[in-house]
Amino acid sequence: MPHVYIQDIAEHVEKEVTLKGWLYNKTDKGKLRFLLIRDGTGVIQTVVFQKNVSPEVFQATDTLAQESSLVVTGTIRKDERALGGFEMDVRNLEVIQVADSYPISPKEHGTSFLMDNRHLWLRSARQHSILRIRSEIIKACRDFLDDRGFTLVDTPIITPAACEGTTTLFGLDYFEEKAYLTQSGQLYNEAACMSVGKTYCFGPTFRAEKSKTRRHLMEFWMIEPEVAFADLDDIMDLAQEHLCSIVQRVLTERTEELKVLERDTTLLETIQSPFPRISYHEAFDILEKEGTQTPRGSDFGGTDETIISSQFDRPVIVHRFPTAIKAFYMQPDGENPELALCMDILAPEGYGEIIGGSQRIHDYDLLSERIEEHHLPREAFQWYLDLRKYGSVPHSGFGMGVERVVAWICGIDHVRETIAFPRMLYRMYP
RNA sequence: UCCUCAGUAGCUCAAUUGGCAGAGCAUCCGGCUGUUAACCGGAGGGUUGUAGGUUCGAGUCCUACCUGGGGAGCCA
Repeated sequence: MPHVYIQDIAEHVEKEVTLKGWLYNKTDKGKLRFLLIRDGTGVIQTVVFQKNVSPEVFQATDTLAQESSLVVTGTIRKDERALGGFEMDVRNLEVIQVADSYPISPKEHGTSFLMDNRHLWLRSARQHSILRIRSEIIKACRDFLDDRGFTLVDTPIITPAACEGTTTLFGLDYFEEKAYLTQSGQLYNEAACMSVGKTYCFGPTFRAEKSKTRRHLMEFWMIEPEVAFADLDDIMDLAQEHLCSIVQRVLTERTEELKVLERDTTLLETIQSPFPRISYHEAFDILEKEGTQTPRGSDFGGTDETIISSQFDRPVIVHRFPTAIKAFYMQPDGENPELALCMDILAPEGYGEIIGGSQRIHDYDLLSERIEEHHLPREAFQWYLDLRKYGSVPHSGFGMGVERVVAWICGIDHVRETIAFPRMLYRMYP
């Protein structure tokens, strides 16, 4: 019999086929047994009638526990009573392995228990849907950039110095030399874009901050495009189109998964260009009206981000933050050097910052000055300064946190569910 | 790191003023030809996070520690 996947089952009505998968749930009605089987592409109800199968096959269904692996052969037919509208009449069944008593039952569980069993939790419908949407989002990112002539250039994971200075890094011993896990590929992207014009990197990044919130992971993935000759306006446009294309892709390609997650897709359908663009000071006008505790001049807190984003039905771009609170490499605004040519994009529904970007300093002397001011080790940044000596051009880029985008699009409240095996403060098992 | 809440069966949770350790699910046994987290009957399953203290008596009160959840700061 041909092995088919459940997602294609509609093409096999009234035909006999073979399915390979795992037992998702079982209902026993005496001489009639319902086996819910999943195979990674979907779930289907199969029925085993005692009179239709051999005594051995019927007896085998006795022993089947949740998550047992099996191969079933039978005829597919339409049946309104079955979940999904199709059902298999089982003729033969081969048990590959009878599962031990499965810890994750269809009933409720606590977060701690589920995280301890993350390797098994991945099989549940919600987690399965999130994994599939994450994969689609990453594919959408790569397609978007590849289609626009970007070249993927992988940046190093092990780095000799901090990219942005003071944030806490994971250190490691590199043959008796001090090294760190990267916190961004950006500086290397700047070198790459002077070769290929438009580049991006996609990889894991690491922050050793002892952060413990729904928006934080110690290890997370970032997409970082960098474009030579681009200014702040250019990358705001790019980031906006990028986000729109991701949302569109998930809406069209992952409809079923969004349904499993019970995501309100009307909130995603409004994600269209143009996004509102407000300056840092305009954002603070809103915050002060809403009575924020945060003083103007400092960075937003988590609740501030929620207040700002809740004013809009689509992502909001906040640009031109004070230079004093931003990274050393950001280009000051020609009209007011107190402000940096940078932007953050805040996702709606309180999901907070999903993108941060800026125009980079391309003047050698200014960059050199900034490195001094920030007390950064000059030797480590010599190669980075070199980029400003050999055909320096204005250039800009941004970084997008994949997990936060997945959380937003899926409508889930904690980034720990957006990656298969999250690394969190006090938790790195399994 | 700080604030806050919690830890009782494999899981989710009860246990009155300090007075016999309980239920549902899961597991095992039995029943049922249309179940959707099926249902009905039965069985097994406990160092109440750890260590100390108060008390005739502690799951319950006190102290310390451990583990985890939620939040803050910081960040994408």
